[in-house]
Amino acid sequence: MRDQIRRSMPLFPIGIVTKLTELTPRQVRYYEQQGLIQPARSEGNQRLFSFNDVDRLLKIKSLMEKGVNIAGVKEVLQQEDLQKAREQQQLQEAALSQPAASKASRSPISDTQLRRLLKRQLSELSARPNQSHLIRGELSRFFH
DNA sequence: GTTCTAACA
DNA sequence: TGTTAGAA
Repeated sequence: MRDQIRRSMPLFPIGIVTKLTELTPRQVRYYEQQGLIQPARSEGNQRLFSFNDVDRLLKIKSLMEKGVNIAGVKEVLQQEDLQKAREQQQLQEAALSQPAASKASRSPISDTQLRRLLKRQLSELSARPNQSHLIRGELSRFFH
């Protein structure tokens, strides 16, 4: 989960983001006003976007291009956030249910539990297809 | 040179 | 959503 903290690191200004996403500064700022993204701020009050923010903006763009309005995008993203939270909670619980000895070893959770979790998450993924996965994969090249 | 906020012939 | 004005 150390990857998450890196992806949420405030890195680039709006100029970079607009080139990365093909969105106008106006759009990016507007989406923030609508609560779709929450970029950090520098000392000079300038927005600093993380990889997650860019990822999110690409998702927003993708939905908008499909004809989804702000309200719709809001719902999709909110529902997705809730889903992420659940998945996280499940992983936490799975980790806590393991003996301390196992945690220190290479296998944090048992194979059966791991299979169960993966199976569940795969079904959830297929039930909610995301075109943005491709775009996100492309973008990750810049940061890895 | 960039980005920010606010406002609109 | 585009664009512009004035400030940081």
